[in-house]
Amino acid sequence: MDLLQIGTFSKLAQVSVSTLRFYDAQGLLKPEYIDPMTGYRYYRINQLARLNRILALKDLGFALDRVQPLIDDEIGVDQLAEMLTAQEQDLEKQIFADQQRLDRVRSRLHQLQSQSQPTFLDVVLKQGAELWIVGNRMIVPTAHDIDFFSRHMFGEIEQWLYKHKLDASGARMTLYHTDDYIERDYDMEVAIVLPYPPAVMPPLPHGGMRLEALPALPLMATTVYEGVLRDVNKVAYDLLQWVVHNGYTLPQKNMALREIFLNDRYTPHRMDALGLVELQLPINSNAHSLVSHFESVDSLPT
Amino acid sequence: MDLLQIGTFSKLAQVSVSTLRFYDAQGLLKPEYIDPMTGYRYYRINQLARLNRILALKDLGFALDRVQPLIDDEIGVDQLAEMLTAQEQDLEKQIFADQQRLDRVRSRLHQLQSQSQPTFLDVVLKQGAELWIVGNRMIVPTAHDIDFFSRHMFGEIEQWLYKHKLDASGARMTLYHTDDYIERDYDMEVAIVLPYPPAVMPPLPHGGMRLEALPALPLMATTVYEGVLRDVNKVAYDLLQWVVHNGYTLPQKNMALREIFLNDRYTPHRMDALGLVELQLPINSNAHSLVSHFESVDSLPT
DNA sequence: TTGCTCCTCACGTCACGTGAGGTGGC
DNA sequence: TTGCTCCTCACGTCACGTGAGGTGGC
Repeated sequence: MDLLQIGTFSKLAQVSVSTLRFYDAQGLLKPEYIDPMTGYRYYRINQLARLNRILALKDLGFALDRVQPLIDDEIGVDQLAEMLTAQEQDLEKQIFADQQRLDRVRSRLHQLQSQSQPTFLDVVLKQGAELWIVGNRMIVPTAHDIDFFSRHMFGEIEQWLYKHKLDASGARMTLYHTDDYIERDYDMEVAIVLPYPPAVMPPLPHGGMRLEALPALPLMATTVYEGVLRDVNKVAYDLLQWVVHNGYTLPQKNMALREIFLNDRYTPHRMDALGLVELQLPINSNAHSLVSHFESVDSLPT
Repeated sequence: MDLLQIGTFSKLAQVSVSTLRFYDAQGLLKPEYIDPMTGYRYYRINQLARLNRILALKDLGFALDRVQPLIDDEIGVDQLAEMLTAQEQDLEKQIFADQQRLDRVRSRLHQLQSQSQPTFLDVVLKQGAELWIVGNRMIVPTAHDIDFFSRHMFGEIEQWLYKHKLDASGARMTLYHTDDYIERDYDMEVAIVLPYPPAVMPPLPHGGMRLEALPALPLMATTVYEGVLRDVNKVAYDLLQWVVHNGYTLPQKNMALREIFLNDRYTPHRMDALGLVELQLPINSNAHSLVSHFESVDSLPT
C-alpha cells in the first residue's frame, strides 16, 4: 500500500500535523485511508500534489473556502482570472494602506527623535458630514484682533437667531479661509451649526452673514486640542505638518481649516480661557493611490 | 453635567457603538458616568481626546493591549521609540511579503492570459534539510542517454550498498549540476539517500561514486510533478521561469536542481514510465528584502 | 513495561459585528 | 401606546496552535 503516517507526511510536506488534521476536517484533503479501529490517518505520497496545490493557492492570498472550489470543481479559466484580479487589487490596496501606516510610524519616530520636547499629536482621519450653518465672515487684521472680532461676530449670529426664535444651541465653529499659514489679515468666518436643515428662512440682515450648507468632505485629518485657546494655532500648524509629512495633499476647494468648539456653554474666543477644540483639515482622499505609493517608497531614507 | 449618550458620542467620534462598548469592557475608555438603574453609558465630550489617542495608536498598527499601557502608564520615550521601531520593522516585512505575494498573483495572471493552454504550476517554498547521500556523478552526452546512464549509475550504488549490507530503501534522487538550461553534456549525479548519518563507512570503490552530506538549504522553490518522466524537464524549465518571474535569484553555490523520486518500489529513469517527482530548485532567501522590493515596485506594469 | 505516535474534544486567538431578547424615557 | 435608544449575553470570525486526557503498536 505504501501509505504514510500523518507525521511522516507532515515532515515530507513541511506542514504541521494539526494543519493536516484541519484540512481533513474541512474536507480539503482527506487521507487516503483511515484505520477504522484506531482512527489513524494514512496518506498516499502522491497526495502531496494536492496539498501543494492547496498551499500554493493559499499563498496567493486566497481564503481556504475559496481554495476548495478551485481544486475540486475545476473552476473556469475566466472565473479564476477574475478571482486573481480581485486578489491583485486587494493586495494593492493592502500594500498601499500599510505603506501609509509605515509613513505614519516613521513620522512619529521622527517627531520623537528630532524634538527636544516631543509632542504627541493624535491625528484621526474622518469623513465630514454635510453641515448647515449660519456664518459670519470677515477679514481680521492681526492675531490679537481675533478674540474681539469673533466675539462680536458670534454675537451678531446669536442675536439674529434669537430674534427669529431659532435654535442657537448648535456647535460653534471657526473656519479659516486661508491658502497658507499666514500671520495677518485672516480671512475668517465664525459659524453656528443648525441642528436641522432650514425649511423656510428669513433673509439675513447684512453683508458678512450668510446661511449655507457646508458640503460633506470625503476625508479630513482631525485632532482634539484641550488647553489655552491662545495656543490652538500651534496645534493647527502641527496638524498641517502631519498631513504633509504623511504624504497627503490639500484639496483646491473647500479647504478651510475648521475649529469646532466642543465645550458646551462655552463662549469661544477668550484667548486666555481653557477650551476643548477639534481641529479639522480637509485633505484629498487617494484616487491617486498607487502613484503616491511609489513616490513615498522612493523618498524613503536609506 | 453635559454628558453625551453613547450614540451621540459615537457619531461625534465616528466609531461604532459596539466599539465603544468594547473599549469600556476592556477598560480602555470608561464612560464618565453609568446610570446605575438603566446601565446607560454617558460620556463627557473631552473623552474624545482619549478616544482619539486610542484610535491614533491603533492606526499605527498597535494591538489594543499595547495601546493600554501607552495611554495609562505614560510609558517612557525610549520605550515608545523602541515599540515604534519594532512596528516599523514589522510593517516593512509585511509590505515586502505582500509585494512578493502580489508578484506571484500577477505571475499567475500573466501565465493564465499569455498561454493558449494554461499550465498551473503549484510552487511551494520550503527549506531543505541536510541529507546524507551516496551519489554517483558523471557527464551524460545527450538527453537520450540519461535513461540508460542513470539506470547504470543507480545500479552501481545499489550493488555497493547491498554488498556492504547497508540500507538501500532511501529515496532516489537526481542532481543536475548545471549552471544553465543546457541541452547536452549534462553534469548529472544520481543518489540514494541514507536513512541516517553513517557511523563508519567502507571506502567507496571507484571514481564517480562518493559519500557526502548535502548541506541544509534555507529556501527552495519546489513543485510536484506526476506524469511521464520524459516531460519532467519541461516542468523544471517552468519552475525556473517561475523563480525568475517572482524576483528570486539563484545562489552561486549548491544550486543543483534536484529531482526526488517519490514513488517507492519505483525504478527511476525509464523515460516512458509514469512517475511522481518533486523538483527542488534552491533559491536565495531574502537578506536583500527591501532592495528587491523597490526593484519589483519599479518594474510594475502601469 | 516504556516511549513514541497518534487520536478526539475543547478552548484560545483579535477586535469587534450581529443578532436575540428585553427595558427605560419621551 | 409607539418609536427610539439603550442594555446584556452569546455566538461568529480565520486558520490553525495548544493542551488535556487517552489509546494503539513496537
